[in-house]
Amino acid sequence: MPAKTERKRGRGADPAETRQLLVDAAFTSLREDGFRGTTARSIGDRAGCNQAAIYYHFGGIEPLLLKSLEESSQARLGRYKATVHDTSDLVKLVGQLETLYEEDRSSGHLEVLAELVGGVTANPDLKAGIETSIAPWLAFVENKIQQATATLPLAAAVPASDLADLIFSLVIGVEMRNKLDGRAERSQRLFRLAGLAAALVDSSTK
Amino acid sequence: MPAKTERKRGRGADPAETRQLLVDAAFTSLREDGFRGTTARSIGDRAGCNQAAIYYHFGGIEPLLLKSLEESSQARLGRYKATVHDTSDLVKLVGQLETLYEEDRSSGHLEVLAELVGGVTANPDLKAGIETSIAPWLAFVENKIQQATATLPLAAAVPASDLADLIFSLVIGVEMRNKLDGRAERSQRLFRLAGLAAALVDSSTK
Amino acid sequence: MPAKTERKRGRGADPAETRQLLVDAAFTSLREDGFRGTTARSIGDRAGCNQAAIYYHFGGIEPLLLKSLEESSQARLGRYKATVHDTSDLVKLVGQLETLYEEDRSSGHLEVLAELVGGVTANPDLKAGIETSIAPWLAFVENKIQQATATLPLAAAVPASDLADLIFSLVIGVEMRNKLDGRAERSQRLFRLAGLAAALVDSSTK
Amino acid sequence: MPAKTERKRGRGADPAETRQLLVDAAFTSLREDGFRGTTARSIGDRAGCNQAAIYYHFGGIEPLLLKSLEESSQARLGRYKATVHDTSDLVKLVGQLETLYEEDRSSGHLEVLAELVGGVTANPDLKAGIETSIAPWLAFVENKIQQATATLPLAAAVPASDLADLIFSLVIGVEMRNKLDGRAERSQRLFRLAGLAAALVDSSTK
DNA sequence: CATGAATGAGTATTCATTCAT
DNA sequence: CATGAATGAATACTCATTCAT
Repeated sequence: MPAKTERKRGRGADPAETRQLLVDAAFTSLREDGFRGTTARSIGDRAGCNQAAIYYHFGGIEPLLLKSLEESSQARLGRYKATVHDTSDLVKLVGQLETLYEEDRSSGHLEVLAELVGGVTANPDLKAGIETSIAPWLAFVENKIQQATATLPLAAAVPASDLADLIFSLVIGVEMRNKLDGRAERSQRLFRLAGLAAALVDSSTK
Repeated sequence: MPAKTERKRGRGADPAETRQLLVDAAFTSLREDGFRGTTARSIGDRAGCNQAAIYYHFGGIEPLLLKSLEESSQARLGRYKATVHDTSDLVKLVGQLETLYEEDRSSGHLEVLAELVGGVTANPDLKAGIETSIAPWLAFVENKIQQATATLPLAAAVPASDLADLIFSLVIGVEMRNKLDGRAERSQRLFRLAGLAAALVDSSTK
Repeated sequence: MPAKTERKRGRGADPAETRQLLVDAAFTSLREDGFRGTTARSIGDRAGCNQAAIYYHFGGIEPLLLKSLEESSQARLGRYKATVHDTSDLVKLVGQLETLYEEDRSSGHLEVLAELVGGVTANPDLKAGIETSIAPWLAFVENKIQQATATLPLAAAVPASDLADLIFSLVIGVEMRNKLDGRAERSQRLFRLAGLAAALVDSSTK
Repeated sequence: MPAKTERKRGRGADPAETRQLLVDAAFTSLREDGFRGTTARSIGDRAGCNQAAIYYHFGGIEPLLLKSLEESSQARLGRYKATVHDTSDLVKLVGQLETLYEEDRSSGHLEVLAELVGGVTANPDLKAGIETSIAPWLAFVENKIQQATATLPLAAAVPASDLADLIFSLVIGVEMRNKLDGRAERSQRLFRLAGLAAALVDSSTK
């Protein structure tokens, strides 16, 4: 049925604001309605503007979705970069990461990421865009690992890039499984394991 | 356009065969056409029978999909149980697992699993059925871990169930990422890491 | 999904019994599931036999439905013929009719009739069969009217057939409206009106 | 095969016109194709626009059907209100009503009403909407009865609302029976009866 | 006598996308 | 700059009906 959606934004609106509204709407819709429920209409409605605006501003639904992931991804990465200081104290590092990770969860970033990763199933075109959002993360994690393990003897045998890849895969996997069984406390149990491992490595070094 | 429409099966066919044909068609379609491309039509065409047969025999698409996962899951688990012998030699164990894992990949089991896990995004009703197929796996892995770590000092601090959960999440995550970037050699690199870790633990024990 | 339906009747069953089972099942299904819900499957399930039996025994769904109406119709008409005695006491007559009418309602006969009359909307082929079941009723009512009004002066001006037609149309209309608003007490109010009219005519005669 | 597919309407069309076209198409389809034949396709084809327009403008088939009934209902009621003047001359009143009633029939209003009433059998959701269209009619008839019988002695004993209800049920019943046996002259015979009754009551009053 | 299995045709509905304004 | 209106294509599912046994 036409035009029942609250109040529309009208013609003289600020285009930049409209774009931002759409990006936010896409994020919220992914988070609350899931990938399936995120349709042109659901986004338009949430943004308070017409479905066609999506095409006008972003050229389609898929680019908008990816834009919303990218924005969230950059914001989160910014937080990580600001918070995680160089350290060779692995136990401390794990502690910092756990805090940040909880932020990721509560901000919805991880939910949205998982929703889009799952969405590849329905729309393979999302692949490239997701990879683009992921790449800086891998670089960041790899870099941190290099710093943290620089002094460790096994650093040579264990490529930081492989470790980063493993960690990132684990994050994705955990999030997908959370979606399956709703057991979000999984991450806490895993961080406890990580803490143990860190303590082990640390002690073996000193 | 994944249609084939080769030959129809006709009325006097063996129903058990029809069921199997449908299960196989669902599996193949998930693997080759992806979750999105797996429609009533794609399955019917691949099975060489009418779409309505899906509803007659399974009551709907979703139950058929889950049946096809379950069948594959059981077959694979059978292989694992037959192959992985009790051992406290972790390095050997990792070696055995790598072989089996490669089988998983080439059999399509992991692809299909990932496709369905991703599909939860589009159809949350799949959750329960996927969990059902997953449960025996978790039990199996947990059991193996207990046996393998029985003599290790840290076994007390590290719950086998958490470790199993971690491993399984990692498998899912790796598979999702493979789907994203197509870098299937990821698992080999990860098994190398696992081999190193195993060697480390083993040596620290003796 | 195939063959989950309680227990089937098997091959050596008495055909006459099967027929009756089907007729009863059709009646019950019309009454409880409505015309829409009365499918080959719903009937077969209720009768405890295969859908195909409908075609084997009756040649299709529609003939079976009509058979079930006819059976109910004849049974009811029998009751009417046995109960309504010749009388020129209109008030008494109305009283007798009200009792019988309530039987019609509680037996489900009127519900099923209304359901089929409505069903003409979906399947015009039902028309003829319904008419066939209705015809004896019209004859009966007309006959009773003739007897009851024989001595009345206006009998000549008012064709009994028209009155019968009117009464029957009213019965149908009341039943359709009951289905719309569920106000089944409508018939009681109407019988009160009929009682008043009867008293009026009676008194004007004496 | 009630398709027409003549010319499509295109994008720049007047939306109000489209809506009207759809309402009219629904009415015509109900009348000519019957409830069963009134599908999204039959309506879209008759309106010369895409089936999806039904969902865009009305949210579904059912609301459109009800809208088309409501529109026709209001138009007819307007005619009645403009034509039936207050009178205590029952004979004259019956005469006026007969004319209007014939209009109802030739306009298709009664056919469509009967088709939808029958359609409740297939789609119970129609109930509420039909009731809504019917309500003003009952009020109108009741009101007229009160005025026409104000001076009659039996007016006290006979609630106008019951009489209105009876009359309306009769109209529905007659229309359903017309659909069954196609004997549309039924209404004329009934109006003759009504005329006689009116004359009787009138004469008994003076 | 009866059935399990299979099918072809049809339906409502949803969605991403695109005009014309 | 933005939109309301419109559309084409696709999908899951249901049902009456019919074989082959």
